[in-house]
Amino acid sequence: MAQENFRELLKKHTLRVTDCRLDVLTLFSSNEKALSFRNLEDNLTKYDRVTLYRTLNSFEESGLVHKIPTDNGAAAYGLCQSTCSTDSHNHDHIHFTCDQCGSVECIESHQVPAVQIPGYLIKEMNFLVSGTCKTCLQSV
Amino acid sequence: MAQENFRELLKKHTLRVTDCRLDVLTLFSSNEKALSFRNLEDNLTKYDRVTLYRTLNSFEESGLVHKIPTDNGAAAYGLCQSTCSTDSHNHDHIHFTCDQCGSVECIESHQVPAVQIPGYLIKEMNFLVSGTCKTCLQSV
DNA sequence: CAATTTATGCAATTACGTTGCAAACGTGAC
DNA sequence: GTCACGTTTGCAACGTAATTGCATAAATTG
Repeated sequence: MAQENFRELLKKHTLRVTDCRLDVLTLFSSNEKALSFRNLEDNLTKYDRVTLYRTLNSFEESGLVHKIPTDNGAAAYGLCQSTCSTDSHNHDHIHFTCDQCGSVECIESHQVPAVQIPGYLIKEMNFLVSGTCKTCLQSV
Repeated sequence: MAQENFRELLKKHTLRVTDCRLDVLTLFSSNEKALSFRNLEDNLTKYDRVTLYRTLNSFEESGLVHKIPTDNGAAAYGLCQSTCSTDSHNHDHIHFTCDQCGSVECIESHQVPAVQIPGYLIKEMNFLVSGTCKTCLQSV
């Protein structure tokens, strides 16, 4: 996605267009995997940590990215599909965490199966799968 | 489960039998839901926080409890079934987090459906579901 | 009960995330 | 373009969560 599209994307979500936000979006789209806060911090050293935290938060609130809980506690963030909005999120895909390289991926090709639990009201689902990712398997 | 069974359980996992470990196991079994670190700390004030951290870690390594990641980042711990060992874990059940009371439950009645992703090696699965739990729904 | 290994408690440290505030920047109107 | 407004940024400080090192205490084995 080009720089110009990011401007549109931000405006569509009523977010101001700033250097930091454009750079964060660029980083996300240049990387097919989800990003941890650490990833952001390491790659965008020109911005303050606090600013990156706030950028992720505003992106999450606006439905630009979604938070993915992981086993180790350090959350990852994935770019949302165009079907997501501030109010309704639509990321019923599987999340894969690689034990080797630690990367987190959204497996868009695999939907999370629907579940019903008698007596419970289900609102959100998150299917976390871990093991060895494609890249790591090939590099053996 | 009685105190005597806990001694056996610990020995089976080559863990020394200590007051702290027995008390932690007692707390787990007296509570049908998963416990957060905070829960432990609040209920077992006679032990140091560091000791409780280390107890949970050794239990997790030995396959006595399993860590359940949650959306808010505060992990919960659930007692493993007897089918779990140090090497192979077997808790393919659904994990439910209640938005109201914050409790985490292992839904043993619901198995996690098997998935296969071409090119990936799958080792563990974690199905996180959130919403309103049975107890909170009834107390409205 | 003695010797050895492991667990515990305390203090200090590191890691992580948040808050308040002043300065800088983006936006829309003129 | 530039002005006024509201939002975003960077910095410093704060608060909490979790880890580490070390001396002491307790558990296991023979």
